[in-house]
Amino acid sequence: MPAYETLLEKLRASGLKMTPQRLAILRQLADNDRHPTAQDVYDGMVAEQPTLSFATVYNALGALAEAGVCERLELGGTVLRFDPNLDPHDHAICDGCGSIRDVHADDDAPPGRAPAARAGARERKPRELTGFHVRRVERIFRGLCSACRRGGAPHDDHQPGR
Amino acid sequence: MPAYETLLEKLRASGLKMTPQRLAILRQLADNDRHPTAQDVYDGMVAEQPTLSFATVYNALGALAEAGVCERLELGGTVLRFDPNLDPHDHAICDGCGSIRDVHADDDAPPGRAPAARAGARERKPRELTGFHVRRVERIFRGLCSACRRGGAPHDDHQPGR
DNA sequence: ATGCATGCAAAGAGTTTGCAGAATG
DNA sequence: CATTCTGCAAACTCTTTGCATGCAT
Repeated sequence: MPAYETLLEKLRASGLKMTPQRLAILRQLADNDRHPTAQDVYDGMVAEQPTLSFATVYNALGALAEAGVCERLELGGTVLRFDPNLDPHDHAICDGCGSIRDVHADDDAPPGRAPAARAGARERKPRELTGFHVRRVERIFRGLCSACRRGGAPHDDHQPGR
Repeated sequence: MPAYETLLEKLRASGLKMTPQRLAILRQLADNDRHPTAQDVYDGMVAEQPTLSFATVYNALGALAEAGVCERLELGGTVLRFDPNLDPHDHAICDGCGSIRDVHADDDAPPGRAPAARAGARERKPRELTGFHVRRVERIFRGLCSACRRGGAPHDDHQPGR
């Protein structure tokens, strides 16, 4: 989970301009494992910057993703989410409350996640992928988090299923 | 890739009502590995049923998915896609042309090795998933299909990237 | 200076809903 | 016959763009 300084470093290296808005976005993203939507980020900033425009946040997040400062996630639904954590990892999404959790396959899992993507970690490539150049592998675990499994009542730790 | 009869059987078993519209939807879905959007299905039907409403198709597809006749896919982008193939399988999506291909992990699984990603077939569970009840695992391979890799020009076999 | 970024507003795209009439089991 | 479904239209949500002004480099 990158700290503010790390993100700032990446922004600097990216060639994008350093504006107060963007720095504030980095602050929102730093150490944030909640996979915020553009709206979430905006909400977190608007108090400090009352003149802030949503479109600015939206566009800036897109630019940051493009520049490799954060990742743009499309985990289903119509909402984009942004993740400062660029390490390859998977996501566990709760059908009950919509919370999203990072899952690091390497943590304890055998082979590898990305057939071609990861350096040495080669997993056999399915025949159907012959000729297909894999750049990235996403994996999504869908199910119920422990809280939703117990009580019927979803907990709202993260972004609820709206 | 289920045939029409198979789908019809499932529809019958589901308790949903059998309407001409729904049967036509099943016909669109049968033996279809193109992961059509609601719009695609509608387009394929409207010639035969000129009075057809898009909302009907949209709602019906949702109902069918709910009933377990087909699967509702959210593979990124804002569009929903529907897949009659309920066998657990992954998807390879081309960044160039947007085509979506089914990938069966078992296809070529190494002889001696434990088949990694079979349906429920478990693979060692990452620590972070402790307490999380996994119901489904989606995997998406993103990259370039052979056609897009060669020519810069995307081929339009499936639904292009618009 | 020069070009990229912001802010505002409005347009797009896709999804979802309400309701009256129609068809199914 | 009671439900459930259809068709039409409109509402919603989230994303994206145009353009004039302002700021970072």
